[in-house]
Amino acid sequence: MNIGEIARRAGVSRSTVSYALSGKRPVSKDTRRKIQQVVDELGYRPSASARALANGRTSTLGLVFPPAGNHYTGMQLDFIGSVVEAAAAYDYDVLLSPSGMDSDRSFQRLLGERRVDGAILMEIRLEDDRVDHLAALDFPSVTIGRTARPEGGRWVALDHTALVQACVHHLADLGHRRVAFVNRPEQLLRAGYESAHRGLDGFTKAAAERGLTVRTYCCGDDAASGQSCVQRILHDDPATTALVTLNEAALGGLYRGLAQAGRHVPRDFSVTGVVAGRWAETVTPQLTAADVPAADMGRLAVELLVERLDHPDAPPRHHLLTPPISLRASTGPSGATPEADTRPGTTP
Amino acid sequence: MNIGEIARRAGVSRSTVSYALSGKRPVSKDTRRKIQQVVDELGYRPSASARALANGRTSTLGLVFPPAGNHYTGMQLDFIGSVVEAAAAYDYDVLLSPSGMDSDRSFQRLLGERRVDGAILMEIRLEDDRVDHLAALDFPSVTIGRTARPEGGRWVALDHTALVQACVHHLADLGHRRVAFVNRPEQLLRAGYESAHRGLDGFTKAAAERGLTVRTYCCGDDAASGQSCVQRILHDDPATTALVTLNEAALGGLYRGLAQAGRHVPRDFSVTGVVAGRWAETVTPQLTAADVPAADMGRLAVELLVERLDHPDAPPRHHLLTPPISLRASTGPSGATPEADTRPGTTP
DNA sequence: CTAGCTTCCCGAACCGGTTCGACAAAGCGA
DNA sequence: TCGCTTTGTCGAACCGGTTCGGGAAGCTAG
Repeated sequence: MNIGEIARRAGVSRSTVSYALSGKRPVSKDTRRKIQQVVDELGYRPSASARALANGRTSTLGLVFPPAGNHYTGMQLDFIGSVVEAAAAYDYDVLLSPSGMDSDRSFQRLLGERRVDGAILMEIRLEDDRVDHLAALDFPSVTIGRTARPEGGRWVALDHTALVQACVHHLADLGHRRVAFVNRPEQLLRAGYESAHRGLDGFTKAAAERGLTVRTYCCGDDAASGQSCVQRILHDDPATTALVTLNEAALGGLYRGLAQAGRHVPRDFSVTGVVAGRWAETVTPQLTAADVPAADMGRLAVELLVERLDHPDAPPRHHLLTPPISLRASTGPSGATPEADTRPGTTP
Repeated sequence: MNIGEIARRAGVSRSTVSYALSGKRPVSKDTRRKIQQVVDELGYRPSASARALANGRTSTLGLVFPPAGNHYTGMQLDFIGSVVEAAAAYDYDVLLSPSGMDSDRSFQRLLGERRVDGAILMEIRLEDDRVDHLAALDFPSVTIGRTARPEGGRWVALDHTALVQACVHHLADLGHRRVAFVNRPEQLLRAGYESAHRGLDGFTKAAAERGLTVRTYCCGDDAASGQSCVQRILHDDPATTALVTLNEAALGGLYRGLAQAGRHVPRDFSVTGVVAGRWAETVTPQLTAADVPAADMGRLAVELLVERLDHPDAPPRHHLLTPPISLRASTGPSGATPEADTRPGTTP
């Protein structure tokens, strides 16, 4: 079922079959019809490997995602799904690459062995040697998140600073004066993960602006860590009345910790943060949060990468997203007043 | 940076370089060292496309997963992660393929264009034309879940029938007499999805054995659907005291619906089902459930597939998993008794 | 009738590896 | 010293496509 077989059965040369199928040179109506007939009859499809070898493009995008050691969050799942879908629309496949401890090995596979035409990097750091490496090679890539110096790169990122600031302002507007920040795990913060750092920056900045009394915490990516984190918070300052979190995976644990401490959300304690919308709605009360548009981000990332592949000279673009805070049911005015039960407003 | 370049710089022929690197024929110590030196110096890595073309193997596995339309569940995410990791251990990459409405198109890409050496299929149905198709072609594949006639196939599956039965027995043992079943969406049930069908079978069978009064429901894969599903349950039979669910994504909504109806879990109402452990622990109270070992399943699936690829004649194997129910905090004796608050037991 | 242009197709080279058969040099026993 | 095996390397063919240059046939214009 190779191109030679088709050529023979159609009584033409291999090159004619190739041109007939690709349309890169005109082929007479009759010949084309004959070839198409044989192709349909045998269900012939050109081999991806052979084509990739011949024209130097694999029609595959690499998606470099964090290793399973870090628990995955729902946001990442939505993201992966939308990347695959968007890539399919442009006729690209998606190759998954774990960027584990041994990030070199998988990088070598993707780039060294030329398995992909371009790559999308998730979970990047402010100083990210992978990004530098790709830039040095001029290898087509898009990052989800931005490094400390994102100029000249292609990326789509959340403005974590602004989002967390907005969360803090929202709480301050409701009268909260003692607020905690629940960050990603300490290990990630120390490693320089972008969201953890910029989120923290936004938090301290906004807290200073509003003159709030604050404490910041790192928290493992799971429910148990969230639960114990709340214990720490209430132990350190029992007068705390609200928290802001970036830690989607710990959210359930945070709620449990509060319930266990006898704090009712939102009457006694307000919770908000940056979380994918679909997951913000699974907890009770539903979380007032800046909804991470994971699906949009995946789609945009693919668009940027395809643009780079099709037009290597196009100037790099990027998208800095600042989704609004969706008011749901997890925040309320500080201090238990009778009005605490009337919600300030809700978006459907 | 191709093999010819290496050969020239090392002063040998291309074939010698190939043999030196693959070790498929002996090469003298000196020559090997010289070649290795040049390779290291230039950072040479053989092209995956060329190699794939030459030896007919792509070193890539296809992972056919459900389209984003159906919301992803946490279980699927863990699964994808473990597949990628296990595949890497065997030196395989993983190519994602959405099996959307247009399942033919992506199938054609994977098989027709020979992009992958084998495939893992998720979310299969009792009568699944994709499985039949692959079997007819004798294409190496492993399914997650089993069709109505799984003999002779390679698969790793949960024994949904037994798991749901165990859940029902657990509830019956606690004295519950009126129990509801919350299934996956109706659309999936009608399409013949395996888990939905076998789970339902197990439920009705066990309910009959214990003489329970039951009702079964289909429920969308999101929190809002879960919430309204509980409303339907309590409307249809307000005396219902427990439910069993397969629907991980609706879990948060189920809890919310119960809270809203004033039923306290587990004092007034017990909840259990089949859910990945990590997600069972994010809700409060933590869910007593048969923990889906998603990561193990991914690893096992890869093992089966690699075994098939390495030994085409090996007899097909499979794994039918029946994880035990982890007792957590969401089930309790029926009827509000003082002892309702003392938990029957907990596994760490 | 022939020069000049299209139109349509063919053959050959190439992409970058793998693999097979052959052959020269070296080793060894008779 | 001759014949035989062993060891190490090479050249060529092949995998299945794409692409380029060129040539035959058909048509038009001079």
